[in-house]
Amino acid sequence: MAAKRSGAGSKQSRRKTPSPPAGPEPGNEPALSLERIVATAVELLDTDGLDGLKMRRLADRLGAGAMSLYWHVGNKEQVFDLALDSVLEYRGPAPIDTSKDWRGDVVHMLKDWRAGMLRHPWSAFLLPRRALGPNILARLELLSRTLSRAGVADADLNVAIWSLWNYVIGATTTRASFELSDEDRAAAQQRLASLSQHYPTIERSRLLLDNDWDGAFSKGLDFLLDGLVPKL
Amino acid sequence: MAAKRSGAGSKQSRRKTPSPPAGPEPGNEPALSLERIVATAVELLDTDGLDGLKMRRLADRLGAGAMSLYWHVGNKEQVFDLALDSVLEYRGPAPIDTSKDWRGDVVHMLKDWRAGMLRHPWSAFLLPRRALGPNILARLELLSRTLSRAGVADADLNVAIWSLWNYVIGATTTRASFELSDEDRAAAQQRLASLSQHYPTIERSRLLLDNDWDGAFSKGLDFLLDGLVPKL
DNA sequence: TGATGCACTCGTACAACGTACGATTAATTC
DNA sequence: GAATTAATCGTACGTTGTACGAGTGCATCA
Repeated sequence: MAAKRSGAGSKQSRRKTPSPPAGPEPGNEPALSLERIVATAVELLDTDGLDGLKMRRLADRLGAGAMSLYWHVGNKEQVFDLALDSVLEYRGPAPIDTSKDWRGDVVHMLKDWRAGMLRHPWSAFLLPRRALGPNILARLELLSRTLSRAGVADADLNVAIWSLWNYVIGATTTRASFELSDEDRAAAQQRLASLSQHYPTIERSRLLLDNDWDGAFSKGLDFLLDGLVPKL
Repeated sequence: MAAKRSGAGSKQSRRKTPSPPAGPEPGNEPALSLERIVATAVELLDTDGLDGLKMRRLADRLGAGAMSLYWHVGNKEQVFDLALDSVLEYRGPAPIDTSKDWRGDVVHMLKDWRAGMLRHPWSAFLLPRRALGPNILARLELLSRTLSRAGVADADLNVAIWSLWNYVIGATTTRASFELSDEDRAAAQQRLASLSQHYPTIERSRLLLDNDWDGAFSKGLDFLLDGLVPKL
């Protein structure tokens, strides 16, 4: 019974030459690998959504048989985990760790986080329900360090971090769920308009129809930071 | 071709007597109805989670054939929508609409909202990705009215509402996803502890191990409200 | 040289799922 | 009684994740 290799390493093969083994397709497909699987899964998720990712379809796109994937990953859940983490990498402007503008740094990282997830809307729904991967932990670590440097008391640090986390998660999933194809958009607006009508205050403020999402995110974030760090 | 009745009404049958039609079970099961279906679906979701709800199992619990459900609901998605909305009803302390303590009212409603969702953790994951139902809209309307009465400027109202929404959604889904059976808890703690170790600031603040969720929710909410309504 | 084992691929098969279809039965209305 | 309607449900189909085990080519060692 093959022990698979779903253990930990997830490294490439130890073959001398990673040259294509000249399969049925004469030198066409570039050989299966964890990296290719994850990258293709992300593509598929982007185009077809969370429900659009099927193991067979993923394998097709890779020019492989469905069961070949299972040599590289343990199961479908793991594909989700890997795809999610791959989308959350942060290449921030953090070479200088002694930046003066801590607030700017925080806002930059959080906006980048949100933007990345909105580029891959499925990730917004995935993040809150899967275990934390390395890339998101790295972001939390950065956030921790920055806030700590900014003078947030240790006793308030966790509350501050979770508050910002909550805000970003909530804002992103909500935005992502309002995202629709252009055809559906009209119908959805229609539905919301007719719903609003039974809720006068909502209707007056056009809560459900306003779509300056980016502006609302920024302003709310400012309010939250005001509350979290009132000293400055 | 039966037109079904998935149209709108979702009312009970127009039969004279809703007496059990004396099916195979001699007067045992109390007859199918939308209400029973939704209530049983909630039970099933509570015990078996989002993935545990299957049409066949739901029908079994109701003492009915699987396909009988489809007379009352259009499809499984609709079952989710109905179960979700049924869990979000708010019976607030709002007979007096001229309460002096607007901040207390807001906090009460939001805490009740969160508590309700945590009693049914699946609802936390469902809410952000389904269309808004009547009960959640009613909560938003109440929130709107209260904040407006509290003196939040119309221009800031939507930002304030969405900020609170984001905060509650984020806090609740996060908390719900950390919820685990007691057996898994030890393993998860272990995993988090060993993960933390590569992230020094996170480790120092015990971000992932601290579990005073309720306290963190309250404090963060206070900070947010401080930011949103600095006047008072 | 041949034999052995490892890294990897994939065809087949199965159980579980949502639900289309149409037969069936019981109540209501003419 | 005949026709209509409301409701139930057995059967069947297509789709999914994945268990199982056979197959293939390479590297190593005898």
